[in-house]
Amino acid sequence: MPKQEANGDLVQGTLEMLILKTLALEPMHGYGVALRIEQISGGVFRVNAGSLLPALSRMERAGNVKSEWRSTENNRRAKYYGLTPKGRKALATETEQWERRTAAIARILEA
Amino acid sequence: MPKQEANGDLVQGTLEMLILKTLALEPMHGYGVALRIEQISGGVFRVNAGSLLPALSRMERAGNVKSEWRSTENNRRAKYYGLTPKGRKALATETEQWERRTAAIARILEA
DNA sequence: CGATTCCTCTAGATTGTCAAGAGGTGTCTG
DNA sequence: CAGACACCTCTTGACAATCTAGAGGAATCG
Repeated sequence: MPKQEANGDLVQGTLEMLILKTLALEPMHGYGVALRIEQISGGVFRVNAGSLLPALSRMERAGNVKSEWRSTENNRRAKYYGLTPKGRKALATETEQWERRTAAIARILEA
Repeated sequence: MPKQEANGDLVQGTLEMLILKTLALEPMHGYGVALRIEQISGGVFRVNAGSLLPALSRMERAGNVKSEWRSTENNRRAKYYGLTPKGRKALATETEQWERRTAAIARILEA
């Protein structure tokens, strides 16, 4: 199967927002975030580890999330990420911007 | 002025779709497209010539638009761009994908 | 034991957009 | 008439986010 037609590429610039939102529900490890997003999006987005992990690093460097090694229900070591207060604010800001922008795009698309 | 807070950056990957839509209304020159988009978006998007022109070139190479030098109402020479049938299809496809993706994002954001 | 699932992590390439600026041509104004 | 301004195209270089394509390790299951 050489790359499905409607592939699951995400809209550029939304990954961090989606991660923030996912982590706002509850702290999780990276792999879990990926699964969540894929699930909730109905399979539209398939988040790649090669996108996810760098994003999480960025976000940690920026102080929006904090991480901690813990062990899974399955007895495995995994890095759990959680939102910081700053991350919560960032989520609000980014969501708001997203709404503004998509509204503007919708306006153009309906013209 | 070191870059305004809520700047007019567009969502990555949407420029071509917006251009296609704008040209679907009527053929225009590049500058006109930029003005239109800025107007209709309520000033949210400020399209940069350095983004617009390369995009139009790409699209012409791809066969989605065709161009022609004509003169403006103001007696100036300008390159007028119009949609090809292929461009019309591309607009439909991209719009549909956009809807799918934003719907998926909305689903996550509401979770 | 070997295969599979879970989970993290990195390197390299690609791509779309941006900032900045050059240049050219009509039109208005002092 | 000179200079400023508005219109319009086009190029260059840099950058940031994502993707592909891996490697590697540890628990579990047949």
